[in-house]
Amino acid sequence: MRATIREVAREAGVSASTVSRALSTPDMVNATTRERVLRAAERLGYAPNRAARGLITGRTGNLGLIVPDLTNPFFPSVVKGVQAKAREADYAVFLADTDEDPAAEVGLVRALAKQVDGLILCSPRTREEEIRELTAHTTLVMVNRRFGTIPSVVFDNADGMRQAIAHLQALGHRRVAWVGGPRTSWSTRDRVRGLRAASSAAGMELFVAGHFPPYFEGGVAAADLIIASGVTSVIAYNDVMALGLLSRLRDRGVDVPQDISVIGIDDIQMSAMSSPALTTVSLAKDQAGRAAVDLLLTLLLQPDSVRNTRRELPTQLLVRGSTGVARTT
Amino acid sequence: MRATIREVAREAGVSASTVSRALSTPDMVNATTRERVLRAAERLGYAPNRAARGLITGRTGNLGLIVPDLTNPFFPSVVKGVQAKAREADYAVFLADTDEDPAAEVGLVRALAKQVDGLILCSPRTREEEIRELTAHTTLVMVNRRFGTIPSVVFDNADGMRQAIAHLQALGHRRVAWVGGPRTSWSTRDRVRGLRAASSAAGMELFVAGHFPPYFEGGVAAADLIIASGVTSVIAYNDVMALGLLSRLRDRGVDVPQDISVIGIDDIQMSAMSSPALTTVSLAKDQAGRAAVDLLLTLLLQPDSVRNTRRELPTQLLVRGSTGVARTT
DNA sequence: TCGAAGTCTGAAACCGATTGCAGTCTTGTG
DNA sequence: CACAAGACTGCAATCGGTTTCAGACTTCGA
Repeated sequence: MRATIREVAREAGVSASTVSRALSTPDMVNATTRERVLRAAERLGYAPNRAARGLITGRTGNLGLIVPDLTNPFFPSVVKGVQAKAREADYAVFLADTDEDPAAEVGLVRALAKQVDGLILCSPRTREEEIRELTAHTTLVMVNRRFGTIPSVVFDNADGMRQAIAHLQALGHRRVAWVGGPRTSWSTRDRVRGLRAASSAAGMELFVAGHFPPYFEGGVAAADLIIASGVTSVIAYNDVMALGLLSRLRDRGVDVPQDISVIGIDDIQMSAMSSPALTTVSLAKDQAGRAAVDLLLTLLLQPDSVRNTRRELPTQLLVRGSTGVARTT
Repeated sequence: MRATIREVAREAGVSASTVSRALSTPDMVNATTRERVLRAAERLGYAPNRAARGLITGRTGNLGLIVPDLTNPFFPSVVKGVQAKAREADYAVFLADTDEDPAAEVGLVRALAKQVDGLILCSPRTREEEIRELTAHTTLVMVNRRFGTIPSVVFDNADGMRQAIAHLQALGHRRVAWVGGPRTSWSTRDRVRGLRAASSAAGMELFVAGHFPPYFEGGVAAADLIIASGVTSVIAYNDVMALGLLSRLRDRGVDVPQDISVIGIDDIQMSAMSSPALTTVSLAKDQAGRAAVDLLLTLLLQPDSVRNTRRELPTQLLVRGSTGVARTT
């Protein structure tokens, strides 16, 4: 069906070796023959078989990307960034979704590892020992998590929390609650750490509501604890949960931002259209995706060059309608 | 690094052929040797190299999935369905996002075609001639579009529109507007066709507002036309646009559903949490993904079996807060 | 004019699997 | 006991490229 290198060779009146060279190492072949080969390849619509090439070179030209839940709007943005950057480098992307299941995550890494040159793990939930084990057989890059010497792309959560706290403080808030995400998530730990530092530096009281599923329902579930705690402001692990909070608070008759100010993290599309619009710590999601591919590709070229690299992306508080002056009890 | 078939062969004291057979056609080899081979393979952690296998068998074990915009919550759900079903059949999935660009779509199909056994085009925007050309070289299945004899999975839009119109009619509405999606989208044409039939059957007046980008902003942009048209109800091409409508209507001081009833299509997560919650025609998105894989895999086994197959999934109106009794002017 | 160095090109080995074919070893039957 | 049939297994070719190595042909300096 599709033309092979030998057919091109015959068409151009040269050997297969020459065709191969003309295409992959052009300066090793005479200009006129190269021209002839290229023309023949063009005529036959030739494109090298990647499987065959991969067999001998050991490289596949594919990347793998594993995310916990594509239904969370955070991830599609990252995926788009990865795609775009990968495409520029002529790599194709395998995508897998773990449904927030750490076991599935390990299984998928194992399954994909053989078919890709490298893997990007986005917000992985896998335990540290298992990650260590995986790195032995695979070149990995992580997004939204740091571990050992694995190259990673993370957001500057500490600074994001600082901005959020400064904003709340300026509005007169003295008590803030934290609604955490999955216990297995590195970023929930990193964020609460940053939040602890920022709130104590600002002399604000912090109420940690615990861990909740990173879904709309998780925010809904946390809302009543928040109300009962008596805080005037709350920061949620992500926007989806913050929207859940907003929804339940409204149902309970709690006005936002009159009674309670709400801040999310991620800046997903929908956060701008809720009512009130959600104040949120904006993350450059697609940039994270691009940076991860970048890291991975240089890692593939020079295995030791980016070992231990930790790219940190800035965060930016977006003030919208869900935060306001603290109520004076 | 990874074990090859020959190493397993040596370990088991047999030839490579036997190992191959023990793994892929177990009944062609003696039970005891098979056992010995499997044990050796186990010990060495052997897994066949898919590129090598693909080279000789001509099949890759990969599928490709192309979507217009992963940022639209409709598509992640389809993707999850595809993933899940593909994984069950031990296929890996290449994902590509075209950013709503038909040219990119064709390019991606061409690029992926060589590395997969089959492709799923989800809501493709490509012109018909080009699709025809693509089918010559690739086994395709389409979701959300019908064309020629290409196997496809679509939703029963006509029935969905009928349900929506019946609902509006029951609420006393006499005039309904349609806010269309991209001109290049088959489903926008199919839906408006169904809507025309349903509304004229019900004796309702239909105002077609035209084509808008399938984003939140598209709905925002359409809102003022809707208000000016004087209708009491509107159906949007998808939920994201309906949410945009909701947002702009509120800004303009038009109450939903008091002044205008709004219906979306898709039933994305967020449509349940808007205020008012969005009445919508619910689509089994993940089912569509699974069905597409199903179709593709049988198509690969028996190329002519499902030619011309058109799987049609039911639709279901979900009544929520954005529709109400028509205002009496 | 001859030899050395340099430039291109082709033959053949190889990557890691699958599979047609042939050979060996059982087993069953006359 | 001989022979045919059947059950296993191994050899070797093959998929479509890349790469090493050596040979052919130029070019240049002595």
